[in-house]
Amino acid sequence: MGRKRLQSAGDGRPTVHTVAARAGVSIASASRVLNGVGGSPETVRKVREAAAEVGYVPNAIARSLQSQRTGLIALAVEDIGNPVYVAMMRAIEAVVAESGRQLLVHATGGQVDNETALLRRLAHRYVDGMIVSPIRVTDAHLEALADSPVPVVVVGQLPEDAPVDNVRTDSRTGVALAVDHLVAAGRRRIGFVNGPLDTVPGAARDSGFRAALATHGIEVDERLIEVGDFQYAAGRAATERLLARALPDALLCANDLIAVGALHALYGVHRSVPQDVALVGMDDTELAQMAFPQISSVSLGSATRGRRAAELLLERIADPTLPPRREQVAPSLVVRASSAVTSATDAVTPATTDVTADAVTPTAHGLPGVEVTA
Amino acid sequence: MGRKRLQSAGDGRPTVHTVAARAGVSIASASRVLNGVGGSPETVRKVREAAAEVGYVPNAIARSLQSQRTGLIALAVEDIGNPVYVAMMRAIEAVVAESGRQLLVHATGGQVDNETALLRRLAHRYVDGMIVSPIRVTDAHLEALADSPVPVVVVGQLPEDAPVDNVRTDSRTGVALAVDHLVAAGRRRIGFVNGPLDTVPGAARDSGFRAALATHGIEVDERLIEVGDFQYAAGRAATERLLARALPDALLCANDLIAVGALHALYGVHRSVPQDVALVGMDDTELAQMAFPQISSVSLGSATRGRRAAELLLERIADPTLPPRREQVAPSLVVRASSAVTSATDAVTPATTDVTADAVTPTAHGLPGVEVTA
DNA sequence: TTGTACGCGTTATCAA
DNA sequence: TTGATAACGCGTACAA
Repeated sequence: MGRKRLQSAGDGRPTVHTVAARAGVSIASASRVLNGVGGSPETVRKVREAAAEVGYVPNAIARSLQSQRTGLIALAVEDIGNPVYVAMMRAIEAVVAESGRQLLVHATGGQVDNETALLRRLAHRYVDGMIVSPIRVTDAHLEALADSPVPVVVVGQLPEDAPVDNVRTDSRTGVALAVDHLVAAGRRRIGFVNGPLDTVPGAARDSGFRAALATHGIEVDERLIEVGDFQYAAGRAATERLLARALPDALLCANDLIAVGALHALYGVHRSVPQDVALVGMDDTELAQMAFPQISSVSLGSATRGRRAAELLLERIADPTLPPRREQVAPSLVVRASSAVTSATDAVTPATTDVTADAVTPTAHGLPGVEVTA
Repeated sequence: MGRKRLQSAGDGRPTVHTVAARAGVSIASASRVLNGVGGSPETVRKVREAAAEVGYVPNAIARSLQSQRTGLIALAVEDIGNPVYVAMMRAIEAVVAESGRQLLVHATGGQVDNETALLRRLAHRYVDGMIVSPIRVTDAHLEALADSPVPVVVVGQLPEDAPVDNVRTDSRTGVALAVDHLVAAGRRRIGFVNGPLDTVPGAARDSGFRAALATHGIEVDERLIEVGDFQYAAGRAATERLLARALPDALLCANDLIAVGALHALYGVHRSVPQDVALVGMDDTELAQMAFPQISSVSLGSATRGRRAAELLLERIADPTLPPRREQVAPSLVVRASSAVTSATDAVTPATTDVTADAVTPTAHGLPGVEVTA
C-alpha cells in the first residue's frame, strides 16, 4: 500500500486517530484520555467530545495485542446438557464476570482428542486461561497440560504429581455417604448403576461402592451392578437390565441423569420409590429436585468446585509463579423423598386414580432436604 | 522502549521472527511458508523444520488484528439451564464448528440491560457475529441491533420492519396444535400455565391460547389460566395455584420446564396423567422425554432454528450486503403418553405398590411419539 | 521466489 | 501535560 495512515479503520469505523484528529490532539493524548490517565481538563473535554461525536469504541483485538491479555476464560466440559455442568458453569461465570472477563464455553463430548486439541489451541493465546473438567485423563492430556502457555485449572481427579492447579472432590467418600445412609435405612440389596469404568469418575465410584459395602460387611453381588453411560437414556436402559435379573431394595446411581432414568425404569416395572426401592443419585443437580419423588443425591459440590476453580485460575493469571495448588471439596448427602424413611408423606408415590378430586391440598415436596456431611 | 525487535515474544515464546532467524530466511518467507503460500522446496523445508524445533504456534490475536476476523461467534440466551437452549446451542455449535469457528456462550438472565450491553460490546470487534434469542424485545434492543458493527441474527419474534436477520416460529399456531389435540381427545376444561406476559413468547402464547379456544367455541375461563415464570419451580407453584381453584381436565404449559412442574403439582394432589388431566408442554426438549409419563410437547423447532440462525449468520459474514432475511420454522406437536388416548398402556401412571415383584418386563415408554404438523 | 517495509489499532516510552 | 514514535505479532504489497 504505502499510503499514510488513515483516520478510520478499514471498515470505516472510528479509531484513536479519528478521535485525535477531530479533537485536534495527538493520538497519544487521545489514548491517554480514553484510558483515563492524564490529560489537561481542556484536552479531556475535547477528546471526550470528539469520541462521543464519532461514536468511538476501542478495538479489543488491538488492545489485546498490546496488553497480551484477551479477558477471555475458556471452560471445557464434556456435556453441556448435563445439569451438573450447568451448575458449575454458572458458578464459574459469576466469578469470571465479576473480574470483568468473559467465559467461553466448549463442549468436548468427552472425546480425548477434542480436549487435547482444545488444550493445544491455548497456545494460540486467544484466552487468558482455561478450566477443564475431563472425565478421562490420558497421557496426552497431561502432556498438553504440562506445556500449556496459559494457565489451566483442572476440575476433577489428576495424578498426584501433575503440576497443575486442581480442584477435586472425594467421590469415594461421597459413595460411602450414600451407602451408609441406605444401610442405616435397613437396605441390604443395594444396586449400583454406574457410568463407564474407563472414566475417572466411573472408576472412583466403582471402587468406592465396593469399599463401602465391605465396610458394612455386605458382600458384593455383581448382578446388582450395572454400567451404562452418564446419560438419562443409558441409565434407564442399564437399570432395566439390572432389574431384569436382580431385585435390589435400593439403587445408587452414579449421577442424577442416571438416577432419573432409574426412577423411570422402576416405574416401568411398577416398583415404588422409596417403599420398594430407595433411590440415591449423585451430583445433587436441579434434576434431583425436579424429579418425582425428589431424589436424594450426593452433592459433590459442583458449584463450589467451579467457583474455586475460577478463583484459582484468576489468582494464577495474576501471579503465574504460584506453586501448583490442590483443593478438595467435601461431599455431602442431601436426603430427599426417594430414600427418606422418616416421613412417609414425603415419599408418597405418584398419583393413583382413586383420589377424591376435591381435596386439593398440595403436599410438601419442595422440602430442601436434609443434608448429611462426611 | 526503543530497542530493536526481539526474536521472541515478550513471554519468551517463539514468533515468526524466531522461526525466520532460525531458518535463515526473512520473516516474509517464514510467514508465507507457515501459511502454505509460496516458497521454494528448500525454504519450505528449512522453515518447517525451524518452526517444529522451536514449537512455533501463531498468535491468534495478532492474526486477527491483521485479518479483521476473530473466528468467534457469540450466542446470547436467557438461561443456559433451560434444555431448549441447550438444544439450540448444540445445533448452532455444530454449524459454527463446521466452519472452523468457535462458539462463545453468554447467559443474560433475560435482563434487558445485560443483553443490550452485550450487543453494544460487539462494537469492540471481539466476535465476528452474534446470535441472540431475547425473550423481551425493547427499543433499546432494536437500537443496539440497528447500529451493531458486526452481523447479528435474532432467534425469535421481531417487529416486521426491523432490518435484522431473523429466524422465528409461529408459537400461536403451536398452541393451536396443542389445543386442537386436547379438544379432539374430548377435553374441554383446558388449563394454561404460561410464562410472564411481558415477554414475547409469553404474550404470543397467551393470545394463541385464547384464539385457539375461540376456534372451538370454548369460552375462556380465567380461573384456568395462571402465569408464573419459565422455570420448573415457578411452573409447579403456578399449577398448584391453578389447581387450588379450578379443576381442569387438561393442562397446556408454556414450556417443558413448566410442564414438568405441572406434572409434579398434579402428582401432589393425586391427579393422574393423562387419565384425570392430559398434559402438553412446549419446546419438545429432552426433558419431555425424561419425564414420567413422557410429556407431549409442541416442538418449536429449536434445533432447526438454531441451525438456520447459524447458517444465516455465516452467510451474512461472508456477504454483508445481503438484504435482511426472515425465516419461519413450522411448529409441530409430538404426542406422548401424557396426553395419549389411543394406547392406555403407554399412559400408565407411576407405580403403585401392589405389583408382583417378579414380573419385571419393562413397558415401552421410549416411544418416539407421534408427530402432528400444522 | 525472496526480502523490505508497511499497516492492522492500541498502548507505552521518552523527550520536549 | 503533550507529541512523536516504537512496539505488540502477523500478513502482504511491492520491488528486487
